[in-house]
Amino acid sequence: MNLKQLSHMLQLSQTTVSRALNGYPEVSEETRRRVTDAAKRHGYRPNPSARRLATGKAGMIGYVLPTGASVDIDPHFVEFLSGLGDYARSHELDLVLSPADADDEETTYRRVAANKQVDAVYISAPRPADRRISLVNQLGLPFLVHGRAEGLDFDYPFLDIDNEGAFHEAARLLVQLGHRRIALINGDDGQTFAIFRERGVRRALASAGLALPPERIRSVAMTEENGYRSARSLLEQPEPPTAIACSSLIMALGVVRAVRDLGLAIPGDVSLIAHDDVFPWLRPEHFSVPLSTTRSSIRAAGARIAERLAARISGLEEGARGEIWPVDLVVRGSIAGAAG
Amino acid sequence: MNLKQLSHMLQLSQTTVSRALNGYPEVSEETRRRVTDAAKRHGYRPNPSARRLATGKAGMIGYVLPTGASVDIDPHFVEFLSGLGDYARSHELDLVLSPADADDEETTYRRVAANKQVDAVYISAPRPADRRISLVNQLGLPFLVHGRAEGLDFDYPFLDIDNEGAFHEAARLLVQLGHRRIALINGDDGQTFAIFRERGVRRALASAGLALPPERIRSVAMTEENGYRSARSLLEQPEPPTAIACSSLIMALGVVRAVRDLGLAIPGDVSLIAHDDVFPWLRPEHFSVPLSTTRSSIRAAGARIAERLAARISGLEEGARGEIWPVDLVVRGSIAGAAG
DNA sequence: TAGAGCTCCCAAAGCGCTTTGGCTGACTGC
DNA sequence: GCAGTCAGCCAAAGCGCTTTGGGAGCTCTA
Repeated sequence: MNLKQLSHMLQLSQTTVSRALNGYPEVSEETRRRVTDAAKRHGYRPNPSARRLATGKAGMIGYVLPTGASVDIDPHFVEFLSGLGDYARSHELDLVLSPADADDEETTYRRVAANKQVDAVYISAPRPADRRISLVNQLGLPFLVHGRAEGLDFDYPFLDIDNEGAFHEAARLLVQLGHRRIALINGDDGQTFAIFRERGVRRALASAGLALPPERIRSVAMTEENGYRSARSLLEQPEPPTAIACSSLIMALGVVRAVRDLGLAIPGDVSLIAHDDVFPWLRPEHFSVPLSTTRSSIRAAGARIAERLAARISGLEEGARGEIWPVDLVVRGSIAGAAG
Repeated sequence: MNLKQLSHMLQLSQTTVSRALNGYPEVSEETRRRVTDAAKRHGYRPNPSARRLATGKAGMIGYVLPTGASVDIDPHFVEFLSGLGDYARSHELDLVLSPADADDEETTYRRVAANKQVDAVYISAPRPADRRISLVNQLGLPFLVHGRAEGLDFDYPFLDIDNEGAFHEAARLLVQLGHRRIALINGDDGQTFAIFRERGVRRALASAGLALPPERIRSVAMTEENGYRSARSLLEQPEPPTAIACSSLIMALGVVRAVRDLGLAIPGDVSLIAHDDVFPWLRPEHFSVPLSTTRSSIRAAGARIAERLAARISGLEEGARGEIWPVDLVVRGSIAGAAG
């Protein structure tokens, strides 16, 4: 059933039927009712390809997915996607993943923009002066950034959590508990979230007159193994930290293993706090010693991003609004006062 | 730059230019060269929306993503996606994720098929007589199943790993090591992979005259917590198992925690073997006791599925070919001979 | 040397929508 | 009673491709 058939059956022009269905005012209410009734009864659905060709609107949102043999997609992605999908579903928005060579995402962004395959894209894991943001901005492709860049000479819409505040609070708590040597096992410091977190810890330490020397920072890809290695190398120093802040739960698994391997105890010898993006399959309260965390649901962020993207597509949201979510500090058994 | 402009500039008809570009034989080699040269020089790329409207081909593959507030996307998905994306990239195939109400995926499949938004879909995590497979088959939407169904009255193309064989081998090894009470912590038994795995274990035990009673089986969603709970309940039985086969690495984390909490040791008191889909961020060799596994890269499966999907789209693959991959058995320190 | 059979190319008709630019008839105000 | 409005509808022109149905010119055969 296409528009032609439907309009013929209703003895109306395609114009009128199209307008009736799309809520244009140039059609009487009675006609509109007749049309919508018939459309529903016959299960008419406009062909999206045709509509897209005519309007240039795709009804899809896009994401450029960096891939490559040695590129690992962040496991957080799946949770983010849950939220995004949950919202998108209610709006019949599909998500297009355009795989890109991780070393040349630009080509893919250009293709996506040129093809007008999607109405908007989101960008995740931004770096300080992220080229992708400048690019999509310049290409005129509507977008939203999950996270923040820094040092760009224009404003842009984003959604981020308060990484600096979260790690500031976490570190402040550790300081209050008497810790003087606090270490940070961070994610890849090319990304702004890691920069903000480090900044937060540093600021908290500074206001207690403490430093965060390079030998107490690790910036690594967030795997269990890297958590283990980082923790070992930290704890085997002559003056090991008495507390560790860690950027992910998965790394925290490795930290716990390292602490145990070294014959140390949490929180007796080492206090541990980690950032929790809230995975259903790995919960901080179920660590052998329940883990204190800074918590922010990445799934909720996904849903919100879908919502704002939908709003931007339909013109309800404009401009460069930045949205920063506070982060919960959840104290559990893995932190204690510093020994001695 | 569109076809009209390009053909005008070349003093050729749109027909000829289109045919030259698409490799049709009705055009002389010299003309073809002129055309392709000009196209490249001016960066001409056919508008996919127009092409789609004209041909009905989308150049995209689809996946219906079940979502909902209480629905968790499997973290394996991200690894699968890495492989899929890596291959798809080389063919400029995009992936469309269509979010669906987890309780009513059918509507979404119908929409996807009716809209012809994608040329083919893949279906994952199939159940025995999976309705989705019958549905897409009946809708005439090309598809490929990742996994297998059972008891369907038609053949269909799929890619699966040898779950039964893998768990048969694992259990057989445990039996050879002298274990008599072997337990299985499985995934959700509504899914065929879990059914096959149970069958494999059962068969191995049977040929040694051993049974796999219900009280030594757990079928649960594959989270760390469920691994913990299952292991505890198994090990606190009057006659606890001396060996456990486990369906995922994430659950194995929980098993390890439970064993430790109970003051037991691996492999001294309990041997443990788990299935490993090969995550970059959680490796069996880095468990506190290196974990024996049945191993099969889900990323490789993703790439292969993309490849076959591409082949089906372009007509290179037809029919209902099923492909079953063998699984590696990797022995590490977590298994030992049965005590006593 | 006429007809058949190629090779190359073209004009035009789709694909199924949206949107532009009317057109008609009824209703208003003066 | 007449110009001016306005609500409500329509025909047709896109959107940018692919594909159908030729058709001109050339070579080959009998």
